[in-house]
Amino acid sequence: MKIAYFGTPDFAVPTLEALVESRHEVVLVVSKPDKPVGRKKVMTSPPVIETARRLGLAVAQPKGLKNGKFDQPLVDSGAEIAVVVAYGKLIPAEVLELPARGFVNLHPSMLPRHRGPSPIQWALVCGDRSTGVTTMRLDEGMDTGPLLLQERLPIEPEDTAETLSSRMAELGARLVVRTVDALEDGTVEARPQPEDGVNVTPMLRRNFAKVDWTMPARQLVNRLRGFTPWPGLYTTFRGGRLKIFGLEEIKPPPAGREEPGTVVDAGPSGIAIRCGRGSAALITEVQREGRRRMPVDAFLIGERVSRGECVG
RNA sequence: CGCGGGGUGGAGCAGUCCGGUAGCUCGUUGGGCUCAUAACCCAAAGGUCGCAGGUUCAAAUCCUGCCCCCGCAA
Repeated sequence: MKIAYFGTPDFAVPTLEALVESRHEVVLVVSKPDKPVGRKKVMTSPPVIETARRLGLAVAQPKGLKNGKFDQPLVDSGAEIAVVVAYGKLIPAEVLELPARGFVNLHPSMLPRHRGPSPIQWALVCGDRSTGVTTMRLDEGMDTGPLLLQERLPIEPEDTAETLSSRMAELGARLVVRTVDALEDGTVEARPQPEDGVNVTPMLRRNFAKVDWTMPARQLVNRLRGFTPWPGLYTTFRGGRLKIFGLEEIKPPPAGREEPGTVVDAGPSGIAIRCGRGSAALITEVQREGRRRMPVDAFLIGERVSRGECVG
Protein backbone atom coordinates (compact mmCIF):
# COMPACT_ATOMS: atom_id res chain seq x y z
CA MET A 1 0.00 0.00 0.00
CA LYS A 2 1.01 3.62 -0.43
CA ILE A 3 1.72 5.11 2.98
CA ALA A 4 1.91 8.63 4.33
CA TYR A 5 4.13 8.56 7.42
CA PHE A 6 3.70 11.01 10.29
CA GLY A 7 6.48 11.05 12.88
CA THR A 8 9.06 13.31 14.52
CA PRO A 9 11.60 12.09 17.12
CA ASP A 10 14.14 9.26 17.22
CA PHE A 11 11.43 6.92 18.44
CA ALA A 12 9.69 7.21 15.08
CA VAL A 13 12.77 6.43 12.97
CA PRO A 14 12.83 2.60 13.18
CA THR A 15 9.23 2.34 12.02
CA LEU A 16 9.91 4.54 9.03
CA GLU A 17 12.92 2.43 8.11
CA ALA A 18 10.95 -0.78 8.56
CA LEU A 19 8.12 0.47 6.34
CA VAL A 20 10.57 1.46 3.64
CA GLU A 21 11.97 -2.06 3.66
CA SER A 22 8.50 -3.63 3.70
CA ARG A 23 6.38 -4.51 0.70
CA HIS A 24 4.66 -1.13 1.02
CA GLU A 25 5.67 2.22 -0.35
CA VAL A 26 6.20 5.35 1.72
CA VAL A 27 5.04 8.16 -0.54
CA LEU A 28 5.27 11.07 1.90
CA VAL A 29 6.92 11.76 5.26
CA VAL A 30 5.33 14.41 7.44
CA SER A 31 7.04 15.88 10.49
CA LYS A 32 7.09 18.94 12.70
CA PRO A 33 8.95 22.02 11.48
CA ASP A 34 12.65 22.53 12.21
CA LYS A 35 13.37 24.27 15.47
CA PRO A 36 16.33 25.92 17.15
CA VAL A 37 17.99 23.53 19.54
CA GLY A 38 20.74 23.55 22.14
CA ARG A 39 22.70 26.31 23.78
CA LYS A 40 23.57 27.82 20.43
CA LYS A 41 20.05 27.55 19.03
CA VAL A 42 21.04 25.81 15.85
CA MET A 43 18.11 25.13 13.55
CA THR A 44 17.72 21.38 13.49
CA SER A 45 15.47 19.03 11.57
CA PRO A 46 13.57 16.30 13.39
CA PRO A 47 15.31 12.88 13.23
CA VAL A 48 12.54 11.50 11.03
CA ILE A 49 13.20 14.19 8.45
CA GLU A 50 16.92 13.47 8.51
CA THR A 51 16.17 9.81 7.91
CA ALA A 52 13.64 10.51 5.18
CA ARG A 53 16.10 12.71 3.31
CA ARG A 54 18.76 10.05 3.59
CA LEU A 55 16.32 7.54 2.10
CA GLY A 56 15.34 9.94 -0.65
CA LEU A 57 11.69 10.24 0.42
CA ALA A 58 9.36 13.16 -0.16
CA VAL A 59 9.01 15.24 3.01
CA ALA A 60 6.67 17.90 4.37
CA GLN A 61 6.85 19.94 7.58
CA PRO A 62 3.57 21.83 7.87
CA LYS A 63 3.07 24.14 10.84
CA GLY A 64 -0.35 22.65 11.41
CA LEU A 65 -2.97 20.45 9.80
CA LYS A 66 -6.07 22.34 10.82
CA ASN A 67 -8.54 24.07 8.51
CA GLY A 68 -7.64 22.00 5.50
CA LYS A 69 -4.16 23.49 5.29
CA PHE A 70 -2.53 20.18 4.57
CA ASP A 71 -5.38 18.31 2.90
CA GLN A 72 -4.23 18.85 -0.66
CA PRO A 73 -0.62 17.67 -0.26
CA LEU A 74 -1.84 14.59 1.58
CA VAL A 75 -4.39 13.75 -1.13
CA ASP A 76 -1.88 14.48 -3.89
CA SER A 77 0.61 12.06 -2.35
CA GLY A 78 -1.72 9.24 -3.32
CA ALA A 79 -1.47 7.67 0.13
CA GLU A 80 -4.05 4.96 0.78
CA ILE A 81 -3.22 4.78 4.47
CA ALA A 82 -1.43 6.95 7.01
CA VAL A 83 0.82 5.72 9.81
CA VAL A 84 1.43 7.96 12.83
CA VAL A 85 4.27 7.39 15.29
CA ALA A 86 4.99 10.15 17.80
CA TYR A 87 4.12 12.90 15.36
CA GLY A 88 3.67 15.43 18.15
CA LYS A 89 0.69 17.29 16.79
CA LEU A 90 -3.01 16.62 16.93
CA ILE A 91 -4.48 15.34 13.70
CA PRO A 92 -7.90 16.91 13.11
CA ALA A 93 -10.86 14.58 12.63
CA GLU A 94 -11.45 15.81 9.05
CA VAL A 95 -7.92 14.84 8.08
CA LEU A 96 -8.43 11.34 9.47
CA GLU A 97 -10.99 10.80 6.71
CA LEU A 98 -8.67 11.58 3.83
CA PRO A 99 -6.77 8.33 3.27
CA ALA A 100 -9.00 5.55 2.02
CA ARG A 101 -7.84 3.12 4.68
CA GLY A 102 -7.60 5.63 7.46
CA PHE A 103 -4.90 6.36 10.06
CA VAL A 104 -2.99 3.77 12.04
CA ASN A 105 -1.13 4.79 15.19
CA LEU A 106 1.63 3.11 17.17
CA HIS A 107 1.34 3.71 20.90
CA PRO A 108 4.12 2.54 23.25
CA SER A 109 2.00 0.99 25.97
CA MET A 110 -0.53 -1.79 26.46
CA LEU A 111 -3.61 0.30 25.86
CA PRO A 112 -5.84 1.23 27.50
CA ARG A 113 -3.14 1.50 30.19
CA HIS A 114 -1.03 4.65 29.89
CA ARG A 115 -2.91 6.67 27.35
CA GLY A 116 -1.41 10.09 26.82
CA PRO A 117 1.87 11.69 25.89
CA SER A 118 4.47 9.86 28.04
CA PRO A 119 3.52 6.20 28.38
CA ILE A 120 7.06 4.82 28.35
CA GLN A 121 8.20 7.08 31.15
CA TRP A 122 5.10 6.45 33.21
CA ALA A 123 5.36 2.68 32.95
CA LEU A 124 8.72 3.05 34.71
CA VAL A 125 7.54 5.66 37.20
CA CYS A 126 4.64 3.42 38.15
CA GLY A 127 6.98 0.49 38.66
CA ASP A 128 5.27 -1.66 36.02
CA ARG A 129 6.98 -5.00 35.45
CA SER A 130 6.07 -5.06 31.79
CA THR A 131 4.68 -2.80 29.15
CA GLY A 132 4.20 -3.19 25.42
CA VAL A 133 3.35 -1.68 22.08
CA THR A 134 -0.08 -1.25 20.53
CA THR A 135 -1.31 -0.42 17.06
CA MET A 136 -4.72 1.17 16.76
CA ARG A 137 -6.94 3.18 14.49
CA LEU A 138 -6.97 6.89 15.22
CA ASP A 139 -10.19 8.57 16.26
CA GLU A 140 -10.80 12.07 17.59
CA GLY A 141 -9.96 11.13 21.17
CA MET A 142 -6.61 10.96 22.89
CA ASP A 143 -5.41 7.38 22.30
CA THR A 144 -8.96 6.05 22.43
CA GLY A 145 -9.20 4.45 19.00
CA PRO A 146 -9.98 0.76 18.42
CA LEU A 147 -7.11 -1.66 18.89
CA LEU A 148 -5.45 -3.62 16.11
CA LEU A 149 -2.38 -5.52 17.39
CA GLN A 150 -0.45 -5.59 20.66
CA GLU A 151 2.82 -7.07 21.84
CA ARG A 152 4.05 -7.23 25.41
CA LEU A 153 7.59 -6.30 26.49
CA PRO A 154 9.17 -7.00 29.89
CA ILE A 155 10.77 -4.10 31.77
CA GLU A 156 14.27 -4.84 33.06
CA PRO A 157 15.36 -3.53 36.46
CA GLU A 158 18.11 -1.42 34.86
CA ASP A 159 15.81 0.06 32.24
CA THR A 160 15.48 3.80 31.91
CA ALA A 161 13.12 5.64 29.60
CA GLU A 162 16.04 5.84 27.21
CA THR A 163 16.82 2.14 27.00
CA LEU A 164 13.20 1.06 27.14
CA SER A 165 12.25 3.53 24.48
CA SER A 166 14.80 2.26 22.00
CA ARG A 167 13.68 -1.33 22.49
CA MET A 168 10.05 -0.34 22.10
CA ALA A 169 10.82 1.61 18.95
CA GLU A 170 12.28 -1.55 17.38
CA LEU A 171 9.47 -3.77 18.61
CA GLY A 172 6.89 -1.23 17.52
CA ALA A 173 8.41 -0.95 14.06
CA ARG A 174 7.88 -4.65 13.46
CA LEU A 175 4.36 -4.47 14.87
CA VAL A 176 3.44 -1.60 12.55
CA VAL A 177 4.62 -3.52 9.48
CA ARG A 178 2.65 -6.55 10.60
CA THR A 179 -0.37 -4.35 11.17
CA VAL A 180 -0.25 -2.73 7.75
CA ASP A 181 0.29 -6.13 6.15
CA ALA A 182 -2.70 -7.50 8.02
CA LEU A 183 -4.89 -4.56 7.10
CA GLU A 184 -4.07 -5.03 3.45
CA ASP A 185 -4.71 -8.76 3.70
CA GLY A 186 -7.88 -8.20 5.67
CA THR A 187 -6.67 -10.47 8.47
CA VAL A 188 -7.08 -8.06 11.34
CA GLU A 189 -10.20 -6.57 12.85
CA ALA A 190 -10.15 -3.44 14.98
CA ARG A 191 -11.78 -3.97 18.37
CA PRO A 192 -12.83 -1.28 20.85
CA GLN A 193 -10.57 -0.65 23.81
CA PRO A 194 -11.61 -2.28 27.08
CA GLU A 195 -13.19 0.11 29.55
CA ASP A 196 -11.24 -1.30 32.46
CA GLY A 197 -7.67 -0.36 33.20
CA VAL A 198 -7.77 3.04 31.57
CA ASN A 199 -5.36 5.66 32.78
CA VAL A 200 -3.93 8.78 31.21
CA THR A 201 -0.33 9.87 31.69
CA PRO A 202 0.43 13.54 32.16
CA MET A 203 2.91 15.32 29.92
CA LEU A 204 6.36 15.38 31.52
CA ARG A 205 7.22 18.72 33.01
CA ARG A 206 10.49 20.28 33.98
CA ASN A 207 9.45 20.64 37.58
CA PHE A 208 8.89 16.89 37.95
CA ALA A 209 12.67 16.65 38.15
CA LYS A 210 12.83 18.17 41.63
CA VAL A 211 13.10 15.42 44.21
CA ASP A 212 10.48 15.22 46.91
CA TRP A 213 12.33 13.34 49.63
CA THR A 214 9.10 12.50 51.42
CA MET A 215 8.42 9.93 48.72
CA PRO A 216 9.52 6.38 49.43
CA ALA A 217 12.98 5.54 48.09
CA ARG A 218 11.58 2.93 45.74
CA GLN A 219 9.37 5.50 44.09
CA LEU A 220 12.23 7.99 43.73
CA VAL A 221 14.35 5.36 42.01
CA ASN A 222 11.50 4.63 39.62
CA ARG A 223 11.13 8.31 38.89
CA LEU A 224 14.82 8.57 38.07
CA ARG A 225 14.46 5.66 35.67
CA GLY A 226 11.38 7.14 34.03
CA PHE A 227 12.81 10.65 33.89
CA THR A 228 16.09 9.62 32.25
CA PRO A 229 17.28 11.28 30.08
CA TRP A 230 14.68 14.02 30.55
CA PRO A 231 13.73 15.81 32.75
CA GLY A 232 16.10 13.98 35.11
CA LEU A 233 16.20 14.36 38.86
CA TYR A 234 17.77 17.05 41.00
CA THR A 235 17.81 18.27 44.56
CA THR A 236 19.12 21.45 46.12
CA PHE A 237 22.39 21.24 47.98
CA ARG A 238 24.13 24.16 49.73
CA GLY A 239 22.15 26.68 47.74
CA GLY A 240 22.87 25.13 44.36
CA ARG A 241 21.27 22.55 42.18
CA LEU A 242 22.58 19.01 42.33
CA LYS A 243 21.54 16.67 39.55
CA ILE A 244 21.20 13.05 40.54
CA PHE A 245 22.25 10.44 37.99
CA GLY A 246 22.58 7.43 40.24
CA LEU A 247 20.12 6.49 42.97
CA GLU A 248 19.48 3.18 44.70
CA GLU A 249 17.09 2.09 47.37
CA ILE A 250 18.85 0.99 50.56
CA LYS A 251 17.49 -2.34 51.72
CA PRO A 252 16.98 -2.66 54.55
CA PRO A 253 16.99 1.04 55.42
CA PRO A 254 19.17 2.20 58.31
CA ALA A 255 17.31 2.77 61.57
CA GLY A 256 16.45 6.29 62.59
CA ARG A 257 13.74 8.89 62.34
CA GLU A 258 15.45 11.79 60.62
CA GLU A 259 13.43 14.21 58.53
CA PRO A 260 13.24 13.17 54.87
CA GLY A 261 16.14 14.80 53.05
CA THR A 262 18.60 14.30 55.87
CA VAL A 263 22.02 12.83 55.13
CA VAL A 264 22.26 9.67 57.22
CA ASP A 265 25.64 8.59 55.92
CA ALA A 266 28.28 9.69 53.44
CA GLY A 267 31.03 7.42 52.22
CA PRO A 268 32.77 6.05 49.14
CA SER A 269 29.73 4.05 48.10
CA GLY A 270 27.45 7.07 48.14
CA ILE A 271 25.46 9.57 50.13
CA ALA A 272 22.59 7.98 52.01
CA ILE A 273 19.49 10.14 52.33
CA ARG A 274 16.47 9.50 54.49
CA CYS A 275 13.33 9.27 52.36
CA GLY A 276 9.64 8.85 53.04
CA ARG A 277 8.06 6.17 55.22
CA GLY A 278 11.33 5.25 56.88
CA SER A 279 13.04 4.31 53.63
CA ALA A 280 16.45 5.52 52.49
CA ALA A 281 18.19 6.02 49.17
CA LEU A 282 21.83 6.04 48.18
CA ILE A 283 23.01 8.73 45.77
CA THR A 284 25.81 7.28 43.68
CA GLU A 285 26.36 9.73 40.83
CA VAL A 286 25.85 13.47 40.73
CA GLN A 287 26.49 16.66 38.85
CA ARG A 288 26.37 20.15 40.24
CA GLU A 289 25.88 23.36 38.35
CA GLY A 290 28.69 24.23 36.01
CA ARG A 291 30.55 21.06 36.85
CA ARG A 292 30.89 17.73 35.18
CA ARG A 293 28.96 14.69 36.08
CA MET A 294 30.89 12.47 38.51
CA PRO A 295 30.65 9.47 40.81
CA VAL A 296 29.77 10.50 44.32
CA ASP A 297 33.08 9.36 45.84
CA ALA A 298 34.88 11.91 43.68
CA PHE A 299 32.29 14.51 44.59
CA LEU A 300 32.90 13.86 48.29
CA ILE A 301 36.62 14.56 47.98
CA GLY A 302 35.95 18.17 47.07
CA GLU A 303 32.73 18.63 49.05
CA ARG A 304 32.83 17.43 52.62
CA VAL A 305 29.36 16.13 53.29
CA SER A 306 28.57 14.92 56.75
CA ARG A 307 25.79 13.17 58.55
CA GLY A 308 22.89 15.39 59.57
CA GLU A 309 23.16 17.82 56.70
CA CYS A 310 19.96 18.36 54.74
CA VAL A 311 19.32 18.36 51.01
CA GLY A 312 16.28 19.34 48.97
C1' C B 1 24.59 38.33 20.04
C1' G B 2 19.21 34.57 25.46
C1' C B 3 21.36 34.16 31.14
C1' G B 4 25.19 31.93 34.04
C1' G B 5 29.32 28.60 36.12
C1' G B 6 33.96 26.23 35.02
C1' G B 7 39.01 24.65 32.60
C1' U B 8 45.20 24.53 38.47
C1' G B 9 50.02 17.21 39.15
C1' G B 10 45.98 10.82 37.84
C1' A B 11 40.68 12.45 40.57
C1' G B 12 37.79 16.32 43.21
C1' C B 13 38.71 21.24 44.79
C1' A B 14 41.21 26.00 47.11
C1' G B 15 44.15 30.05 45.54
C1' U B 16 42.27 34.81 41.13
C1' C B 17 38.89 40.73 44.02
C1' C B 18 44.20 42.93 47.27
C1' G B 19 50.09 40.31 41.19
C1' G B 20 55.81 38.24 44.25
C1' U B 21 59.52 31.06 44.32
C1' A B 22 51.88 26.33 43.44
C1' G B 23 48.26 24.41 48.03
C1' C B 24 44.37 20.87 50.26
C1' U B 25 41.87 16.15 50.17
C1' C B 26 42.09 11.57 47.52
C1' G B 27 44.84 8.31 44.49
C1' U B 28 49.78 6.28 42.92
C1' U B 29 54.92 4.36 44.36
C1' G B 30 58.40 2.89 48.34
C1' G B 31 58.98 1.94 53.65
C1' G B 32 56.86 1.15 58.61
C1' C B 33 52.92 -0.34 61.96
C1' U B 34 48.07 -2.84 63.70
C1' C B 35 43.98 -8.60 65.61
C1' A B 36 41.22 -5.06 62.81
C1' U B 37 38.66 -0.49 60.02
C1' A B 38 37.23 3.96 53.35
C1' A B 39 42.85 2.12 58.66
C1' C B 40 47.20 4.74 60.55
C1' C B 41 52.45 6.80 60.44
C1' C B 42 56.80 8.19 57.38
C1' A B 43 58.84 9.25 52.61
C1' A B 44 58.68 9.97 47.29
C1' A B 45 57.16 10.70 42.37
C1' G B 46 53.94 13.63 39.53
C1' G B 47 51.87 20.50 37.27
C1' U B 48 53.53 24.19 29.97
C1' C B 49 48.00 26.76 36.41
C1' G B 50 42.99 25.49 28.60
C1' C B 51 45.60 28.26 24.14
C1' A B 52 47.74 32.85 22.08
C1' G B 53 49.12 37.76 22.70
C1' G B 54 49.59 42.22 26.00
C1' U B 55 50.79 45.14 30.75
C1' U B 56 54.79 44.51 34.57
C1' C B 57 61.13 44.03 37.55
C1' A B 58 57.58 39.92 38.40
C1' A B 59 51.21 36.99 36.01
C1' A B 60 47.44 30.97 38.01
C1' U B 61 46.25 36.06 39.61
C1' C B 62 45.38 42.26 35.63
C1' C B 63 43.91 43.35 29.99
C1' U B 64 42.51 41.38 24.89
C1' G B 65 41.26 37.45 21.54
C1' C B 66 40.30 32.22 20.88
C1' C B 67 39.22 26.87 22.15
C1' C B 68 36.76 23.26 25.23
C1' C B 69 33.24 21.50 29.29
C1' C B 70 28.77 22.34 31.99
C1' G B 71 24.04 24.48 34.57
C1' C B 72 19.61 27.40 33.27
C1' A B 73 16.45 28.87 29.49
C1' A B 74 14.21 27.34 24.81
